Amino acid sequence: MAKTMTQPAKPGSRARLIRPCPPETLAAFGQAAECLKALAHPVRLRMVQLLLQGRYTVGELAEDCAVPDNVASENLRLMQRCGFLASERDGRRVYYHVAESHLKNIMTCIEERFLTRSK
Amino acid sequence: MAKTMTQPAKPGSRARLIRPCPPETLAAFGQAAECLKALAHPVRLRMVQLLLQGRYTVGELAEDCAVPDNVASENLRLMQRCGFLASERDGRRVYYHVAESHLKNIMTCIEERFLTRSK
DNA sequence: TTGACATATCGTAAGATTACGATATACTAG
DNA sequence: CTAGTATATCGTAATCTTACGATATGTCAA
Repeated sequence: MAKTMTQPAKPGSRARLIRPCPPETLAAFGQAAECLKALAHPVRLRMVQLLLQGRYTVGELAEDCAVPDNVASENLRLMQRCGFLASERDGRRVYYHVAESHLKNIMTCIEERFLTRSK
Repeated sequence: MAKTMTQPAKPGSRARLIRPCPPETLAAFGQAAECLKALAHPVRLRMVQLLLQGRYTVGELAEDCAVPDNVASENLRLMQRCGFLASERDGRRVYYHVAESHLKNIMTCIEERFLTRSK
């Protein structure tokens, strides 16, 4: 029933309390949703938590999170694709690090909500 | 290669830089991931943005987001299930509102990152 | 009651996500 | 070069998510 109601409210219709969401806003939220999805995974959250305090190799992160190296690699590249992380090779190893300053704020919000008792 | 390496580092092995992630932390991040997924959707983000400034009915939110009522309803209930929203019926209408104080902080982080120019 | 409105739920099909094993690439030590 | 280490990629199957249309429930007005 909210299909194509964009007229200025006909006499008998319910009062229009809100304007339709501007397309730019929905588009921006589309981007935001992509990035949130990249974060919405227990292993990836843990990786970000570690990487916020320094750089680590794929193998180190894999070991901490108890997942195979290729799974760690896939998750790290996912976060790299959306701009959260960057990597640099050092010999055989590849070090990942945080490449998006806002990650710290977002992670702090998440930790405040989920990593403290009192529900 | 990070399969079951929990021994105290044998002589020839690479230095252990990090301890394995405590299971409680991974569990907490599992919860956090669930909630982030509930947020990781353009329409749901828009709904939260609106609901942070007041209460709205399913139909109003559906119209603003340009989705059918049943889709709006499904998305709202999803966020209700994970504790972000609550609802109250008023006659035929059902009003939703924010039920989790941390939502404001998280949404502010997201808006700062995605709803401002400069990339 | 009947009919209309507002919201919710259900079944389903299309599409996305995930982890896995196998393989490929990159690099280094010997 | 060869073998071994570290990371990345690919194909696949199992699982989840999403939106949709149809139907159900709840409420009010006549």
